[in-house]
Amino acid sequence: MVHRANISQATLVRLPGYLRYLTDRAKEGYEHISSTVIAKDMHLNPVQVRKDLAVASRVAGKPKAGFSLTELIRDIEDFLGFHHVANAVLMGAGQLGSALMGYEGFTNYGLNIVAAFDKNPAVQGKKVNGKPVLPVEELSRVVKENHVSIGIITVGKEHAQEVAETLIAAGIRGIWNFAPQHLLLPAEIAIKHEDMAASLAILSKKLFDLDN
Amino acid sequence: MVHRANISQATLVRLPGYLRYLTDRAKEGYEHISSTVIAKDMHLNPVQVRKDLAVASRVAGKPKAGFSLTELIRDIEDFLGFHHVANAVLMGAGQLGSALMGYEGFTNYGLNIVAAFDKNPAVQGKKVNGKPVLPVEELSRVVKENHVSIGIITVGKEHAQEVAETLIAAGIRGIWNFAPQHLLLPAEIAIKHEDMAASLAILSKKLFDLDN
DNA sequence: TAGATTGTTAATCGATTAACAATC
DNA sequence: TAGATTGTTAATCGATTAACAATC
Repeated sequence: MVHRANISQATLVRLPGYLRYLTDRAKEGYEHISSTVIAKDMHLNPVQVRKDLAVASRVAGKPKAGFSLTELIRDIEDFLGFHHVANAVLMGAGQLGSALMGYEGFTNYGLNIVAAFDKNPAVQGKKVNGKPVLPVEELSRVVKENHVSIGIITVGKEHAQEVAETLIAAGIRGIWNFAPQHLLLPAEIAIKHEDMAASLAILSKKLFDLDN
Repeated sequence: MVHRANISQATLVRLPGYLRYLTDRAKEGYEHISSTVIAKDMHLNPVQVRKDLAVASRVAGKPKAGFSLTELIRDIEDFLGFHHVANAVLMGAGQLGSALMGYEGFTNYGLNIVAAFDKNPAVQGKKVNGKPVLPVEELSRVVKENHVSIGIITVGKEHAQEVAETLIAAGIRGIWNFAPQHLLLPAEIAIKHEDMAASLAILSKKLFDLDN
């Protein structure tokens, strides 16, 4: 979870990218890195890199040497809340839902999927990728007992709105929607649409720009 | 595929959102909609809505009535290239890869996954969600024969860089990376990282902002 | 007609980039 | 020392929002 307020969305979105890049360099055995090198490898502006890093870390870079990799990685992980676990439930234990239950990134990101919920009795009571699959009747109890703040929606698009309302009724305050479906929700609910169409549009534009 | 050049990334990312919302309203039987209503439901500024729509469509809104839903939907779909199919290959027919092969959104978005590639002989030659799974040896041939421009990476992060290089060697020019791994690539390759960590950070910030 | 809504121009806001003195 | 690199201030760029005449 993010703990400081004064951060632009643009910077926030870039931080996980720095983290992956820096982790890579640390694995290769480097101990320091300069903003100019980061900028070149990530196709960014070096001043932007320094400003972004300064938002997440108070560690000073050393002229000539650059920044300490381990300190930088630690501070960005702290800033992004990777060391502070948040609980989530997942709605819809289909193919995409099952894949997310086993997604190797989430544990690193501080996201813990407590349980999945599915209306199919054949999977209820079973475990998928180590996560229990339960009937929706148990949602409210699980949310309360585990202080779950995030609901992940991986049902078919025709059920997404209904499932979102069920989540809100159960006490969820943040929704991560993987269904290709617009959700009409009250303003006090945080919503992030995992937008495959938008991602594809961005990739297409990059391809187009390379040709023109 | 996107066909016009002068568009900001901010607008581009919002367009698929409009599309989902407008499609919903059309399904409900509406024929016209005003930018003020769109703005309210999507938590945006009405002027921004009008400017965004004007980028994708030349259809004029009518004072008092608003915009024609069917015309708007048609134009945005055209603009985003949903009617112009692009071919892709998918690397790694594991859980996430299999889920993407069956993702209901892609066909609507104009993305056609031609085939998947996996090193596991047990799945080679089989079909997953209707898509053939092949050995990597056939990648170059498939890319050339089908004019494939996009490669989707759903292998484990430790193989992502290597797979990206294989894709580039086969002639791919755009990469959609679902592995939580930084890729070091030449500038002439278009890359879109599907960044779960960034999405989670955005959702966390929204939750945080609601509390403060 | 009266009023809601559009499209556009101007003003504001915020993010990126350039310039540069400080420093290891 | 000389030079690469940092952190910060100022300038630029672009996106968002406000204001408002035109119009159905």
